[in-house]
Amino acid sequence: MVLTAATEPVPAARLAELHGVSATYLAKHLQALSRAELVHSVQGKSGGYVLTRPPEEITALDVVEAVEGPQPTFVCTEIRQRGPMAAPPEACTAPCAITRTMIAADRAWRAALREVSIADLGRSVAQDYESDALGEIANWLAGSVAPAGVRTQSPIAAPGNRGH
Amino acid sequence: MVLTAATEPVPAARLAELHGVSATYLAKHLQALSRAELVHSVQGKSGGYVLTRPPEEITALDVVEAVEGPQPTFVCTEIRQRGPMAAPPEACTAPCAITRTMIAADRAWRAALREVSIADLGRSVAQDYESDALGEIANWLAGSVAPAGVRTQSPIAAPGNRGH
DNA sequence: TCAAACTCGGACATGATGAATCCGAGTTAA
DNA sequence: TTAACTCGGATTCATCATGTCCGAGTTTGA
Ligand code: FES
Ligand code: FES
Repeated sequence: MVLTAATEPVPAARLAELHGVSATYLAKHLQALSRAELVHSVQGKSGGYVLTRPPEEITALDVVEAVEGPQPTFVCTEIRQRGPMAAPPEACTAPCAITRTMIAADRAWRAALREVSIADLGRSVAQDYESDALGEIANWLAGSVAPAGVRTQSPIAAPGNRGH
Repeated sequence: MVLTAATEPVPAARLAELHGVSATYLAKHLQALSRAELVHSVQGKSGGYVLTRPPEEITALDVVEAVEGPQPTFVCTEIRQRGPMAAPPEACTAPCAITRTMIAADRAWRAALREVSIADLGRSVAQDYESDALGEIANWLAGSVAPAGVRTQSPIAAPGNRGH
């Protein structure tokens, strides 16, 4: 979402400083986004990360699947094929009834996440704070000198960070 | 689902033997179902577990919430209140935009699970195998002597069990 | 041309959550 | 009265997510 407001590549360390989280750990997840082709990484002295697509075309589901993995959250262990009343393997080609139910729910979950885009989220936060928060963030990203009216604060993150 | 076919209390050990899983671990989760008031436990020499409600009134969501816990799967760590551009706490009374999106997806997931009942699942498996599987299970529960045509097998579970 | 500095990338410890287990309290049937 | 059998919570162990580190590669500037 922050990359939406940026026009130049943003290094992972800068994003970590902005969020007050561990830089190395944020880098790890940005790598996942890079593998999923959601962001493009440019190396070199003034490199960083850039969105590959316009934010309207990136859904929350894309982000979740990039980080969490595209595989469904429920896995069937086929206990129906075990024990004294075990079903024969040739009758178990299709997924079991419980799995079907869980997969249907999983589909509904993913469909809901697919409906909201990163751009939608940006508009949502702007409405929350009744202020152009993304614009202020863009300013902060350009030069780390804070604009007037915003309190400055040590860039060193507080100890005991709880990452996302 | 097996308890649907039973008319008398079924001990946890018997269910574990039927499924070929660890008896002690299955007992742990049955305790969770008991706490959620989905099953009622009767103690004593011929005790066991019985359903408290007819299977049409027990939804898959009830079971999932009983075992997994009713709290939503996503928790916001409020990173918006951290770093140099931290939002003031008085502006963070409502959940953030990302949390709202995740909660909406969670609701869709739960709604899908709420639509299917234990009775539905039973009918579904009967259709899968084109046979009255629940009736056979009821027979097996009554006396551990297998009916004709079903192969008998050691009640000792195989080592290296993978529980559910 | 060259070197230096800064970037990402994947491989490596650590902690927390869930999986699996155990024994004791309580109840029923004989 | 007793004896056996049931559930219940507390305990231990394995696995995965969290958090961290250093090396390969690229751009910028002299
Ligand atoms: S056999 Fe347990 S979910 Fe399919
Ligand atoms: S601040 Fe990260 S999800 Fe709410």
